[in-house]
Amino acid sequence: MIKVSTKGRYGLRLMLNLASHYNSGNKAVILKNVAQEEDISIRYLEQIIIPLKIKKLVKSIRGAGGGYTLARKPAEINVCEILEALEGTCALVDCVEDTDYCDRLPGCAAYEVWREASQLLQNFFKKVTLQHILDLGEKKLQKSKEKGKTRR
Amino acid sequence: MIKVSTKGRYGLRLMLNLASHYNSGNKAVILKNVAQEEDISIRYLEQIIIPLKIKKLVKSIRGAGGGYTLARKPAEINVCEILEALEGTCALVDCVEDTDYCDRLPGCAAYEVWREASQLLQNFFKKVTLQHILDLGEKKLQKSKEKGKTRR
DNA sequence: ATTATTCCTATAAATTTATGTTGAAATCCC
DNA sequence: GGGATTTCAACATAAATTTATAGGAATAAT
Ligand code: FES
Ligand code: FES
Repeated sequence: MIKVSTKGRYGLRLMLNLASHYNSGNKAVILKNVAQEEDISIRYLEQIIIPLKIKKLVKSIRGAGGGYTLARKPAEINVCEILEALEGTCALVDCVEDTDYCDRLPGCAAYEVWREASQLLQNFFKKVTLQHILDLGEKKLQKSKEKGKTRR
Repeated sequence: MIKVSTKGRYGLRLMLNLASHYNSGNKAVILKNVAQEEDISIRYLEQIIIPLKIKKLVKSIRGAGGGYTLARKPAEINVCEILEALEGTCALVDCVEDTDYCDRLPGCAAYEVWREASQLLQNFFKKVTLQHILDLGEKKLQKSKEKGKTRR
């Protein structure tokens, strides 16, 4: 249980792809390229990007020469926003965000566990921005290069 | 994304139900009663309890007068164990536990985010035992009672 | 024997994941 | 300006997985 759905995983990778292009000129990126680079069906990406557009995390430009760009700087978009756009909330169980959802809430002890865990996760995801992840990736890449150099 | 599956939610409630009976005599509990008390289909509970039995978190006693009991004291079973029994791992994405799962791992920056988040969650769930949750529930119940008293 | 229970297998329903088809808007090029 | 092209947009459908129900066999108690 407690797996990030493919929507969430693909959504983050989509956003990271847009973010990397944002820093190098911010030209619109077409989904076809993202689909190729990330090896995800373009049709599925089209569905995933809709809620991201609605939540104003990306902007779309139609027609030839169009595509998608981040609506804000990578440093100003955090993972929590992305996940929330893709499913309305990033709580581990629905009763945490919607107190009417579960009628056994008053006596439910499990609720407290899910609530605390959700809080923990949410705080973490709020702190991590796309820029952080890009920097992390850069570092990771460099490290693996160095390792390659010293090996003989 | 990142919802606890029904298997996980029902599984924890099932275990909590067994735990509450464990402390009051540890007689075998029959699934029919759990199903009624928790309002979950008995057929579905039967399926959910199988992996819990395999992982030796519960013991079964067949035949009339049989049922299920916790295999250890509630204070010695934590939430992480339960979730792992129910789906093999409590990591947020499969690449975290199975490094062969995802062939884009070497360059994937998102991976680090999921890994850290998984670690965070796992550490939390490992610290929470069934006994902790029972105590929490007791406290919760008492609090709501007090509140009822002062209201007039 | 009869009853109560877990155990095993099959299948139905619902949801999530993925693909296909067509339409609409913007741009490019002549 | 206008047709061809490129791209997003919207809707429909298929495949896979998760969630839930059903029927009956095996086991033990009375
Ligand atoms: S699971 Fe909803 S309140 Fe317990
Ligand atoms: S999601 Fe598997 S390694 Fe990035």
